[in-house]
Amino acid sequence: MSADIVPALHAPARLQIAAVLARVDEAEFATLKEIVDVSDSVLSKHLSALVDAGFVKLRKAPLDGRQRTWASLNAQGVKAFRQHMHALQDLVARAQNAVAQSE
Amino acid sequence: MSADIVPALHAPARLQIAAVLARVDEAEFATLKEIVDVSDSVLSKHLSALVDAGFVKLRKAPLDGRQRTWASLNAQGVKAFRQHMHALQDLVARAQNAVAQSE
DNA sequence: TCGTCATTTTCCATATTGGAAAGTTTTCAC
DNA sequence: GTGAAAACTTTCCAATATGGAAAATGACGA
Repeated sequence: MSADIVPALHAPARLQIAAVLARVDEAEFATLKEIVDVSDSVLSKHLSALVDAGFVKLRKAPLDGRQRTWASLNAQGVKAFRQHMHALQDLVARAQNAVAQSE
Repeated sequence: MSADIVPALHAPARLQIAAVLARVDEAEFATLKEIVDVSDSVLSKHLSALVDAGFVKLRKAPLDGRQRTWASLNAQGVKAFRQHMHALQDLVARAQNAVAQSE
């Protein structure tokens, strides 16, 4: 694959999830759902995929008497996100060179 | 698909092709194949898809007595590539903003 | 025990992407 | 001309990916 594009972070929804988790220690399921704007089932599946990829950790804890899920990026996930962003920025940089030249 | 993501450039292979073509005037089929690392048929199909999307132009010309194919991004292709990259950066930025606000 | 909330899973439908292999076109060797 | 080979292109098919709706689960609270 191109440079270091991370397949597991390739889907837009997953990129968003990772972007959020890269900045906070943890994010609630409902918060992620709002940001990514997908159905419960889809978010759940994306999170599972990220867990399977070894990037995310889920923690279930009660809040206001109800069970909620909190997601966080682990070290590997942070690394993967950085790498993926790097790969994208690399592509952008190249494109901008070409554009600059043709302008 | 979210924001201004360009479906035709969504596949990693196509993103790579576009990135390569964004920095050179033309690239040979064999060169692209090596860079993207896919089979002939797959590269051929990706290029066709990009042509159908109106982003790429193919030129066939003989080299060393054999017919070869050269691909290039047209103006629309350059624009689409930029837009796509922008959309990705935007997704990340927005996700991070959302987080910043809730902090 | 029942109902509800917060996910998870299952069920489906659709779209993508990839390779193998056969087909096409052009060129070179004989 | 005929046959072989290069350089793609198409066809055929399988495997993934996504996404939503709806049913299923598990953990409370009444």
